[in-house]
Amino acid sequence: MMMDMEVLHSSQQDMDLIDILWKQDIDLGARREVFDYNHRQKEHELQRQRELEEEKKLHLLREQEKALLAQLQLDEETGEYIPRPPPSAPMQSAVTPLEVTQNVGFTQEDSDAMSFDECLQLLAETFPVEETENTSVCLDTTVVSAPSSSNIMMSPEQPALSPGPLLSPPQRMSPDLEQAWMELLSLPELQQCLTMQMEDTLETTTYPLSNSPEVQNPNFPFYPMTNLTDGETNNLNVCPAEFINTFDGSVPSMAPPDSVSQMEAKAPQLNTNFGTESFGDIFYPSTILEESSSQHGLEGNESTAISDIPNKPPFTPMDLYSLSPGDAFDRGKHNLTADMPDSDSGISSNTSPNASSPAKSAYGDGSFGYSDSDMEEMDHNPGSAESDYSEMFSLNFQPDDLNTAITVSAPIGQPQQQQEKKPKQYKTDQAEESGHNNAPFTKDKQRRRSDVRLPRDEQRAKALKIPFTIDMIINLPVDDFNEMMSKHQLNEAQLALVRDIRRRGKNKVAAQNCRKRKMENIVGLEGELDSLREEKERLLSEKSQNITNLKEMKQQLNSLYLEVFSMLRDEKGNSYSPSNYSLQQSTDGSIFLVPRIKKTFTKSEDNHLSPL
DNA sequence: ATCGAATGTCATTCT
DNA sequence: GTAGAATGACATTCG
Repeated sequence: MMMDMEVLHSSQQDMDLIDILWKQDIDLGARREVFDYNHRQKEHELQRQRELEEEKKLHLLREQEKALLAQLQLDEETGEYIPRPPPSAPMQSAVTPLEVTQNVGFTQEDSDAMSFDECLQLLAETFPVEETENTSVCLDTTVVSAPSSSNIMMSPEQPALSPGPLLSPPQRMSPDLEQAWMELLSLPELQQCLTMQMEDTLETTTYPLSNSPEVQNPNFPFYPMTNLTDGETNNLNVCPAEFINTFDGSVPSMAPPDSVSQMEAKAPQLNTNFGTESFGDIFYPSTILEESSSQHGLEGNESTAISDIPNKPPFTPMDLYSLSPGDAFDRGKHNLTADMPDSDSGISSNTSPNASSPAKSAYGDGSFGYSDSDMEEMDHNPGSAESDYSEMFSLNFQPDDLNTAITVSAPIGQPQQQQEKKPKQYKTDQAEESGHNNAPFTKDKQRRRSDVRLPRDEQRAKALKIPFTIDMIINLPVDDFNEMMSKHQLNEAQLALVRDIRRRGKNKVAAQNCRKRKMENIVGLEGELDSLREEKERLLSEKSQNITNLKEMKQQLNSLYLEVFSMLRDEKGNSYSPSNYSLQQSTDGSIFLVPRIKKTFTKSEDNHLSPL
C-alpha cells in the first residue's frame, strides 16, 4: 500500500508518509529514492516511455520466470526454492527464499526484470483515479484493492504470469510493490478502513465477482497467506474469498516470528491465491491454481472463491459442516483460533488442537469452550491480524447468522490495527476465558464500540447454544435456576456465560433500581428542601413581624413612662428631671422614684422601671 | 465536534 | 461462604 500511495500521490504528504515509515523502520520493499524517482517520473508524465518499457520488461519477466519456474521447485519444509529436475511445477520461480514475508524487500534480481520504479509507474498509470483516492485516511477499497491483489507473498514468478490479457494492471505489481502494499495495509488506520469495508461487503453478501475495480476492491487486502491454515482452513471457503485474502495480507506484517518461517515456505503457493478474484483467474493459469488448491485447500478455495464464490461457492466438507447452525459459528471460531498467529503462527493449523480439528473438537457438547468474554476476545486478538475480521464475523454473523453457512474461520485476519489496552471491565471474562482459548486475546475498546450488538448476552448465549432464555437465566429464583442448570449438562464455557449473564442481568436490574432509587432520593430531598425553604421563609417573616411588634411596644412603653414621669412633682411643685431620677417598681408593686446617683444601689433591687 | 443523559458493566461493600 | 442487593465509578451509546 505504501508503495501505491506514494506512487499515486504526487503530494508532499505522500513523501512525508514514506519518510515516516522509513523512520519507523518499515520496509517498503524499495529504496527511499525509488519513491522520489517515481514521483518525479509521474510528475513529468513520461507515461509513454514507461509503457514501452513496461511491455518490454514484462515480456522479459515472463520469459525469465518461466525459465526459473521450470528450474526451481519450492521446498515447503524449508520454504526455499530448490532447483528441480523436471520443470513441472509452474509455480516455483523465485530463486529467493521466501524471505519476503519478513518485510525485507524482495530480492528480485532474477525474477523481476521490472524495477520497483517501473512497477510504481505502471501502477500510477493504471490507477490514475485511485491515486487521488489514496490520499484519504481510509483508502477506498478500490485503491487498496489493487495493491492487495499483489501481495507480499507473491513470488517473483507471478509477475511473469500472462500480463498480456491483463484485465487489471495490478497484476503486474512486483513483489516489492506488494510488500509495500502489505506494509501500508498493516497500518492500523488502513486496516480499520479495510475492515469496515469488509464488513460492508459481508453485510450486503455481495461478493466481488466481476473484474470491475469496484468489485475487486474488497479483495485487494487479501493475501495468499490464507493457505497457511491448510486443510483446516478449508472451511474458510464459505467465507468470501476477500476475507481470507485480507487475513493473509495482514498476517505477514503482524505474524509472529515463528510463523514467518512457515509463511515463507508456503508463500509461493499462496501466490496463486493472492491475486484477487479477477486476478487469480487472469494471472494464474488454471493449472497452477489447481495445483495450489489441491495442495492447500485454502488456496484452491481462494482462487476459486475469488472468481466463483457468487455463483458456486466451493464447499468443502468443512463447509457443509459449517452450515449447521450452531457449528458454523463455533467452527468459525475454531478456525480463527487456529489461524491465530500466536497459536500456531496461523499457518499450521494442526498444531493447535482446536484449530486442527475442524470438527467440534473443543466443541464437545456444542459449546466452544469460550464464554461470552471469549467471544469478545476473539474479536480482539492482540497481535493477530485476524482480530478485526473475527470481530466482523462475530458481530455480523455470530448472533444472527448462526444458521448461515458462513464459516467464520475465513477471516484469518488482518494485522491488528491497534492494540488497545483492554477495558478493565473484562478482567473477569478474560480470566475465565483464558483457560478456554488457546490463543491469548485482548479486547479492544473500539471493537466493542463499533459493535452495535443489541442484546449481547443473548447473542452470546445463542452462540454457545445455551438452552435457556436470558430472561430465565436472570430472573429465575436461585433454587429454580440451579434446578434448571442441573437439568442440562453445560460445559465450562456455557456455565461461565450463564453465570455472567445472570450476574450482569441482576446487576443491570440492580443498577436500574439503584438509579431509580437515587433519583427518587434526589426528588425527595428536593421536595424536602423546598418545604424547608418555605418554613424558613415563614419563620423569617414571623421573626420580622415579632421585631416590629416589639419595637412598637417599646415605643408605647417609653411614651407611657415619660407621661408618668412628667406628672411627678416634688414638694415645691417642680417636676423631676428624667436625667436625674428614674421610676423603679419594687417586688411588691410599689413604685419608687430613685435618684440616678443611687442607680448603682437600686440596680439590684428592681429592674422593672428604668429611666430612658 | 462536543456535551450530557441514559444505560451497561465492573468492582466493591453490605446484607 | 455464597448469592444477591446496593452503589460508586467508568465506558459506551445516542440524541
